[in-house]
Formats: sequence, structure tokens, C-alpha cells
Amino acid sequence: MNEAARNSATGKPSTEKPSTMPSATGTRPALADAAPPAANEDRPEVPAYDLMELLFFAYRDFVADPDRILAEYGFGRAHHRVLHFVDRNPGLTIAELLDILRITKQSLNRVLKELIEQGYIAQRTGTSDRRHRLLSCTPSGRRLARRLAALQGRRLRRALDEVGPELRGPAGRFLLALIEPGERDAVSRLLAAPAATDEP
Amino acid sequence: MNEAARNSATGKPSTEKPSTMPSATGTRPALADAAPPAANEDRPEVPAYDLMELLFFAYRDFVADPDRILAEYGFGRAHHRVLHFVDRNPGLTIAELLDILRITKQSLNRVLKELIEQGYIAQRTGTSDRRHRLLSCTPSGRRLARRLAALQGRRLRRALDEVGPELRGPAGRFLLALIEPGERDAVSRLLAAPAATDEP
DNA sequence: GAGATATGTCAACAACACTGACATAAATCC
DNA sequence: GGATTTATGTCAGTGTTGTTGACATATCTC
Repeated sequence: MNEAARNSATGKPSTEKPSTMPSATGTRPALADAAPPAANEDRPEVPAYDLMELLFFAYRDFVADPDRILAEYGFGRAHHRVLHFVDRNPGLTIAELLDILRITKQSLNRVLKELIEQGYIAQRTGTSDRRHRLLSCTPSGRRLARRLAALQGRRLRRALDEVGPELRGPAGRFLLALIEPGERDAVSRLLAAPAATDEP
Repeated sequence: MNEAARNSATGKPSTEKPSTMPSATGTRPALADAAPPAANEDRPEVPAYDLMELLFFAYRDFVADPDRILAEYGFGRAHHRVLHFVDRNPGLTIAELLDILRITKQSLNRVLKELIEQGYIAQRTGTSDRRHRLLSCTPSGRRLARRLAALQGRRLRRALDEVGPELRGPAGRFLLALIEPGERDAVSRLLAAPAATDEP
């Protein structure tokens, strides 16, 4: 079921709301440079509902891309996240990965074990600290990781082409500013990650 | 376990990567206006890994905000999403909500039933089509929805203050461009939603 | 050698998604 | 006005991904 499932004339719910609502389709008042809601004295300022919802929909579609492919391998989104960060940061330790994903060791272990058993990720013991398990992608792991990244990269490139490539920097800064302040340095360090090897 | 759990000197994994990596903390090369990776003939262009990861981290922190409060009520993120869209679009039908959330009717029903039983959402039968169930928030539902929205709104406002309010429009356009093209009109219609009643 | 740290593992459980099947009421089509 | 379609509700089973709590092992640090 999709758009056809819509009902009431405008596609909007049926509450009687006389005028004030521009006929939507085509014009996007919320995204033009409408003055941000003025924060006067007692009214604490209207939250940016549009951005909240855009973030929800954008993320929804963004993570949906890889799902088809993952299903072919019997993997889910959790596997994707692990594969992605290991591919981007070869030599990553378990503790670092846990700090990135913010899940419990037990949760990570389940998916990581599967990725290792099926030959997508390899472990080696750390040299300076032999307690560490340094994670890296096997060739097939790297292939899968890059295939998924290419998919999401395509969506990002398309988006940047549409809004203008000059918005790449601003978009990144905006997203970074959404991140918990105390985490930004750690994230920035991660982003600066080398492109690893360049072989597909 | 948090930052203290980090190990290797730089906070980066231990692969030997001689120079090329600026000492991260403070400077954020990936977010400056570094020329986007040139797309020459055979090399299909390097995907925007930085944006992928920023989207992941930003969304992770963005949805984490309401969790504490939801836990007080015994609710989860699924309840939050339902509450949010019903608050923003009073009179929403089940089918419309399903199309927004992209989950199955059975999944929705579980959380919706709880929200209704506990008096946060009310149903009434449609007038033009009596098969429809028009959803709306009760006063306490609206209170909760707005409390959660205020939290996320605060994070958005802070971010916009940091990057400059002139990026609000561009940020929204970028997020919209990430959405599946066929969905954008539906999303835009939703965003144009009236602010419903203004009472907190 | 004592204690802290990094990892691994077992067991139980919870939230949230899925499929498939079936039921009811109301609208629409012919 | 009966057949069909649509909108919703519900039962039952399952899978993925997260959680807690407890405990084990290897290794590093002091």
C-alpha cells in the first residue's frame, strides 16, 4: 500500500483548518528561508518541527538502502554498522567499537561473532597490548562494506548535486553540531580516518 | 565505560599510518570546504564517508534525548514516533500513520493500543468515511508530545545557533534531498502541517 | 603478587519489527 | 442489492537487536 492509500482530498488529515495552509505540493514554505519563529518573552520559541521530521524521514530512507543487499547475506543493520566502522578503521578494538555503537558488549558480540565466523571480519591480537583484539575486514568483508557504502554514497551525492555541492560543508557542520558536544572530538577523529586501502 | 576506556595514544586505532593524518582534535579537515573528491574517469568517486557517519552519530544523539523521559512512562521510541505524528497531525488515520512510519499494522497496533489505553491518544470515527479512525492526542498526550519535542527542539536550536541560523534553510533542503524522490511531496505536505493548537 | 583492564560467554528478558491468517464494518461498483 | 474492495482489528508465531547480571580468562600495571 502506498500513495494510493491516501484519502481525504488534499492528502492531509481531515481536521477543519480553514485557510492558513498553503496548498503544499510544489511550494515548500517550511524550507524556504522563512524567518525562524521569533522567540519573544513568554513564548519559549516554537521547536523546529520541520527539521525533526526531515531528520526522521531522511534517516529512514538512508538506512533502508542497504537492507536489500544485507538480506541476501542474512545480515541486518547491526552487521552493517560493525562492518562499516571496521572497514573505515582497520585495527579498531572492541572497546572503541563499543564506544562508537553505544551498545553492550553482549549485543556486539553476537553480530561480530557471525561476521567473523562467516569470514567478513578478522581479528588479530594487539602487539603493544596483547589483550586487545584488533579488528579488520577480510577482502570479502571489505567488498561488502564498500558495496553498501557505495549505495549510501550515491544517495548522498545525488542529494548534494540537487542542493548544490557548496552545501556539503554546511551540511556536515550542521550534523556535527547536532552531536553531543562532549562527543564531537571523538567523532572528528574518526571522520579523519584514512581512506584505508584504495582497492575496491 | 566512556572516554577513559580509550587506549592507544591518539585515541585512534593502532594501524601504522605514517603521516597524512592531521592531529585531529580541534581542526576538522573533513568539514572544512575541502574540495569534494574529484570524480575522474575510471575511479567512480569516493563516497561521502564523513556525511554517512555524521548522519549516524547525529541521529544517534538526536533520538537518545527523549529516551529518559519515555522510560518514566514505560514507553519506547516507537511510542514517541506515534505520539509525535499524531500530535502534529490531529485527525491522522491509521493508514496515513502506517505510511509515515513504514511499519506493519500489527507493529503499530501494539504501541497504539497502549497509548490509547493509557489515555494519551484518542480515536474517533471518521464522518465522511466511517471506516476511518481519526487519531488525536488527549491533553496529556499533547503535553508529553510537546515535552519531547521541546527536548529535540533545544538540540536543533543549539546546533543552528552554532552553525549560524542562515543554515536552517540549507540544512532542511539537504535533508529533504536525501529522501526518496517519490516520497518528497508526501513529506512536504506533512511538514506544512499546521501548528495545531498553540496551547502547551 | 594484587588489582585493574579487555575481552568472551551463558542465560534470561524486552522492545520492536516481521509474516500469515482471519474477522468485521463500511464504502463502492455494477 | 449483492459482490468486491477498503480500512481496521486481532491472534499466533518468529527474528533481530537491544538489555541486565553473573562469571571466566588473559594480560597489563603497580
